[in-house]
Amino acid sequence: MFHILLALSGGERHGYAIMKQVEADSQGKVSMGPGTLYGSLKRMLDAGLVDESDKRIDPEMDDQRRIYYRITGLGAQALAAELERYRRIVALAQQRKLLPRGFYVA
Amino acid sequence: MFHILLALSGGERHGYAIMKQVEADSQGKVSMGPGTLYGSLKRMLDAGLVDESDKRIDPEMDDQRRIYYRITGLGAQALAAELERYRRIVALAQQRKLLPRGFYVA
DNA sequence: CTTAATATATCCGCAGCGGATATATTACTT
DNA sequence: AAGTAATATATCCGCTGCGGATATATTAAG
Repeated sequence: MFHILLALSGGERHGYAIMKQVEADSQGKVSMGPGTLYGSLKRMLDAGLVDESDKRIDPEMDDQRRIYYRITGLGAQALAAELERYRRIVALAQQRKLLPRGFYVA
Repeated sequence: MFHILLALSGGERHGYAIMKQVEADSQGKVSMGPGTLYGSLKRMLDAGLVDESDKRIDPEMDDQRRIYYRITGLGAQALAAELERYRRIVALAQQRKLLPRGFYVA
């Protein structure tokens, strides 16, 4: 669910594109099969984390079977909360020297 | 499992102490009940991620029922891999402006 | 023209989580 | 001294969500 939300944070995407995005986001480490994807999407639709989008990008060229999904406000909130949880864990791990600290100078 | 590994990364701990550590590490957001804890520990022992420790810290004062758990090399590897996965996700989220970028100057 | 990639969908096993419950000990309070 | 709360380990079991298998059709490529 988290990976789907992350994939959708960059804009609307249809199922197959979400799969590819998840794989790209994780450097191929997370490969999401159709079972996980469409099962999760169904649950997420019910939970109001994502919406089906009406608009079809380029209806001529587009595969008509495509169903585009969009992250909702609630979905964005859930994603932000989860990302913050991740951030805290990374910060904690850096404090404990379990992860090297990144350098960034503005 | 991840939270247990993280809790044990600071040194050996008995079950109840792990629960408390997990709660502390997550600012009370993750509360791990005995079902999750001891069930996970059993699986992790089987998987070789943790070991039971023989030594009892302060045998006089100590509750004799206490069983101390220690992270193994394999467990440390799994934790490191998972933390690295987290770090990458946080970095990605920062690139996409989903998370504010932290400042750190050496 | 045929093969691979794209695209959506369902089914079902099952691992792992999580609340409930049990039980005993230790520490604290009055 | 008694009683209450916190400490400590353990098992049971329901159920959610993941994940491989399978199915099917379309589009792109060579």
